[in-house]
Amino acid sequence: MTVITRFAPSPTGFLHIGGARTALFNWLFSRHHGGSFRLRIEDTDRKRSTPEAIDGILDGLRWLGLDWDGDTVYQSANAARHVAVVDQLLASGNAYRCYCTPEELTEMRAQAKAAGRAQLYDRRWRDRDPAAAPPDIPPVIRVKMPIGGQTVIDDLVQGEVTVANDQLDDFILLRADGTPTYMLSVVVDDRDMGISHIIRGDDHLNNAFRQYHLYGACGWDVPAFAHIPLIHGPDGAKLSKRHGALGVDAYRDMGYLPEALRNYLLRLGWSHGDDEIISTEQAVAWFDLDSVGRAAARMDFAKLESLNGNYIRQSDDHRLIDLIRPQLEQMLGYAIAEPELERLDKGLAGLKQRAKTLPDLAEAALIYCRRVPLPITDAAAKLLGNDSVSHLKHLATLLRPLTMWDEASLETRLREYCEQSGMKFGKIAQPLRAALTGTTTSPGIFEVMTILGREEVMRRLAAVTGEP
RNA sequence: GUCCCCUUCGUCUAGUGGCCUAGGACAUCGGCCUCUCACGCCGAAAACAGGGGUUCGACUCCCCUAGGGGACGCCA
Repeated sequence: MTVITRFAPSPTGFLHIGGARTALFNWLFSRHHGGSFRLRIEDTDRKRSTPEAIDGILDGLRWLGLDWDGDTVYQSANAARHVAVVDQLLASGNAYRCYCTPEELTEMRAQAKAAGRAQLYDRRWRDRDPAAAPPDIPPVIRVKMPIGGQTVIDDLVQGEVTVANDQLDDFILLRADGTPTYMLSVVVDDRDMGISHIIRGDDHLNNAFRQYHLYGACGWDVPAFAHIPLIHGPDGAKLSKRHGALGVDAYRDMGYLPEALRNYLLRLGWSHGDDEIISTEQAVAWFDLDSVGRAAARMDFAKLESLNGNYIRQSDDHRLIDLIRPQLEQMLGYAIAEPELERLDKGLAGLKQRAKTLPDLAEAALIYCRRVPLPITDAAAKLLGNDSVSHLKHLATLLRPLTMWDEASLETRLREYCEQSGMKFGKIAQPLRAALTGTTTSPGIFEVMTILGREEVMRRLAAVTGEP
């Protein structure tokens, strides 16, 4: 059997984190089985769908590296086909016209609620004589659902789920204005696209029962269902803007790498023993629906950060430089020149050990790009008292004539100096760091000195000591 | 309210009746390393929602309760 999955977002907003995970699972499942992964934009709600949202979703998927097969399907383009299916259903007696007004339905629901019953359509037009149709009310078309009995769906994630058929009402296929509803469109499109496995959020679990019977009414095979749990905010409540229902573009802007987000999302609900850092290749090889959990998971930024730090450390230096460059130049207020770029090149390996996000990295990279006089942080300024400055003056004269300017030679010379003046090494390393970087944290001081180079070190020391 | 789903450390999870003295990861707290901060390493604290069954034996199976979530639109 050829596996064909799909991601079917409605373009009423950005691609949020939950949608991204649904897309990831669909993508992984199809890739694992050598099948295809399709994208369908559910834009039948013409009022709320926007081109901006469509772009946002497409960009988000591309950034995450979730490539889809074939053309993007726009559901709105299939409206005629959806209507045609309803004509068939009408002809085969599986659907009927209902002349209830919205007001009548509201009233019906209110009564059901008051009586403690399920708020369902009571099928009052199902067997009514069409001749009784009021001439002034345009009808909606409803599908006939089975009466009595129960329906069982063997969900690939949730297991066997059973629902009594009296919980399933005759839902609307075509609105009074003749446009198809979501419930109709998904079924027809999934069928037409040959979708074999429908993997989606479990907020659709109830819908699956209705759709199941619509497939039957059309005489079609029912695809496999897999309803994955939703993602909640850190507090366990529904994800809101406040805590993570952000577009994936927001995660990109916060400095997360797409592979880190992918890894994080994968582990939210899916597991492979004790494995935590899972490459995309491994994920494709390992992914299955059996290992998807049934409980909702909470968003945990700390873990995402940790994962991100991991991937940053593994990343290629040049890729990272490209990624942080815009922010770096913005903080600097000028374009990075050749010597600075060279230093970044040499220094990135040391910098990336210390960063969890791209902004962290950009911030840390500042030390190699600033020009004298360096801005000195308050904490660094405290390390530059009179005592320290006089030591730094000595150091400048000691270091200037060094024949070899490498980590080993610098270390030897500095340690000697400390011994002679009876100081602990930290006593001189920290002021030196403050003078050379303007901050109190940086990679190893000898690494910084070699990357900066003799001239720049002298320049920065002079700027602090006031010596020429 | 009705229906459906869920419930292992703070969080993500391993666990599919005996391997569990419940494992890993993140976070937390100690310590080591050390020129700072990270990284790395070592260690600690931390959970089977509650109650009934079934069984020689339940985290694992069944039932009930509680809690959480979702769905009940001429939205998708």
